[in-house]
Parts: sequence; C-alpha cells; structure tokens
Amino acid sequence: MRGNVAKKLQEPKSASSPTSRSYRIEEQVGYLLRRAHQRASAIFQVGIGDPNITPTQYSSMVKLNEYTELSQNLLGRLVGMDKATMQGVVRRLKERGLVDSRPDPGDARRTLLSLTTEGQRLVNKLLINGPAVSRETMKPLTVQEQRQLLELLSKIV
Amino acid sequence: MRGNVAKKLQEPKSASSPTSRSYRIEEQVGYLLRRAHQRASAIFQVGIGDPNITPTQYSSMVKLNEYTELSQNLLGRLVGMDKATMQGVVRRLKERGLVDSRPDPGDARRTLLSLTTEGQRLVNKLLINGPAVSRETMKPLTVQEQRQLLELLSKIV
DNA sequence: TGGCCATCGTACGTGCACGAACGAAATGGG
DNA sequence: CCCATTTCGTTCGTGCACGTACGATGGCCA
Repeated sequence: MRGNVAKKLQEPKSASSPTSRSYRIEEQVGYLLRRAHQRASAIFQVGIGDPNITPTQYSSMVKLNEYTELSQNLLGRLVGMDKATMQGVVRRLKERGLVDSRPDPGDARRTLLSLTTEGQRLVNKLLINGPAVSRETMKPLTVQEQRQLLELLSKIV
Repeated sequence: MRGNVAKKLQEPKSASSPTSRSYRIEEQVGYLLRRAHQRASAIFQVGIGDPNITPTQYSSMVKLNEYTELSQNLLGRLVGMDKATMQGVVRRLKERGLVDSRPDPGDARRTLLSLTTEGQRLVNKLLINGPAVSRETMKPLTVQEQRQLLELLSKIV
C-alpha cells in the first residue's frame, strides 16, 4: 500500500484565469500536425508493402518514376525536401540500387537522377498500396471530411 | 546558348491511363501532413521567441508547467513521444538547466521531472507567443476553416 | 511468497530535417 | 571579357522519431 499515492496522476495546477482563454497544447495546429504526421508515417510503414522504404524515399521514387530523370535539387523542390535532406535520401536509395545517377552533360554542377530497373519495379509495386495507405490514414473521417482535410492542408502547405 | 536545353523541365512521362484515377503524391494525406508539419515547425522556430527551443521541447515544458511534476514516461504519453525520443528531449532540457529531476520516492524505476525556476520563467515567456504562432500557421485559412482543420486533425490523431 | 510479466528508463542504430559553411561551376551585368 | 552573384551538391552539427534490446524494479497471482 505504501507508495500508492505516488501513482496517482497529479491535477493540473493552473486554474486558468477567467479572463484569458486557456491555452491547451493539444489544440494547437503545430502539435496536431506533429501527431497526425506521426500516425500517418506509422500507417505508411506497415501498409506500403516494404518496411525498409520510408515516406520520403517513396515520394522521391514516385517523382522519379513520373519524370524519368531529374537533378537532385529539382527533385528536392518537387517533393519538398531541402538539399541536405535530399542528399541523404538519395544516398540511401543509391546504396540500395534503386536509384542511379550520372553527371548532367549540360551543367557540370548537376547530377541527374533516375530509377534503376529494380527501382522502377519496386515503386510500381508500392504504388498499388498507396491509395490504401491514404484511406487507412483518413479512416476516422467521412468521405466529405477527407476531401475537406486535403483541401485545408493544401492551403497551409 | 549551349546547354540551354538541359535546363528545361522534362514532361512527366505517365500518360495516366483513362481508366485508373491518377495517383498524385501531392494529394496524399501523408505527404501533405509532412509538408504542413514542416511549415508549422518553421513558423514556430521564428515566432516562439527563442530559436533554441524546439516544438517538442516546448510541448514538454508546457505540460510540466501544468502538472508540476511528472515521470518521464507519463510526460511522453501526454505529449505523444515514445520513450526513446523523450529521453533525448529531457536530456537536452536538463543540460540547459530548464528541467530538473529526482528519483520517485515511491517507485525506484521512475524519475520525476519538473521545471526549474529558469524553466518556468522561460515557458511563461514563450507561452505569450504560442497563440500568435498558431494564428500565423493557419493564416491562409478563414476562421471557420481553422476550426474545421483543428477538428479534423483531432480525429485522425 | 516465489516466479512471471509489465513498466521504467537507458543505449544503440537508422533515418528525416535543416542551418551553416564550402568549393566548383554557371550566369549576368558592366 | 571579367567579376560578383547565384546555383548545385556535399559535409558537419544538432535535434526529432522510433525499433530493439537491456537491466532494474514493481505488481500480480498461484
């Protein structure tokens, strides 16, 4: 019985003054976006069909599949990653033989990236699961709410 | 003039078959959540009032300010971080003298965390900017849309 | 009360994220 | 044509995120 008291959750101490509207961290956009993103990533990881492919790697491969060949910087802009982040993502994809690169013949600063045959094969397999992952992430919402959410998120990106 | 051709953006190659609805990565929840979270973090960093405090550190301090004293694990559950992540966040806050810890007298496995005087001072200063950060993040939305977004995000967290 | 199982915190490895600094290459204006 | 500016990719440092494994502790129940 001793020490039992220590297990009880303490009450919040702030009595929230009657004038100032109380500030709850759980109701702030940034907080909710972090949590939502966490959950989306977790669902992606189990649902996309290859536990070793991350969401950013997937986005990159999907874009490379659309455009055939892109410079590293441009790819980064298309998928919303800064160049330092992109560098790591591309390095890992190259290490796994999913992406190949060659110097841009017209601009010596650039590296042109493309999917290997293996990369194409993989991304086309994963693309089949893409819609299901999105569906599962938004499962708690009605179809109309899902449309709303996508629209609202598009506006604040 | 030479090499100019290399700068033109290549057209996407997929002709999107007429039967299957095209899959655009930019319209997937996970992708939008990642981008939105990125933007929210950037706004937080410049707006919260201390560039060295991260969103997760802020959440943790706000919760510790509400509850006075919490075990590391419980704090992690309250702010949605797994224990390994929490460990790093707490370590950095302790290194900066913003958080203090003592062994739980009733349970030798636990560490009780609390804000130092300095930590309290800081979080109360940052809390003033909290609402403005949220406002700025949702600036592109109408007030009604802002309410909707918070509600929808709450449902999928 | 003794042993099984859950919980707590830590440690390690991997990956995303980004600021800053860097050197090489391209560009554009004077 | 030359030099200042910009772009491109890399590297380094810091921090979040989480899986896994570990050892210590606590709770439960047979």
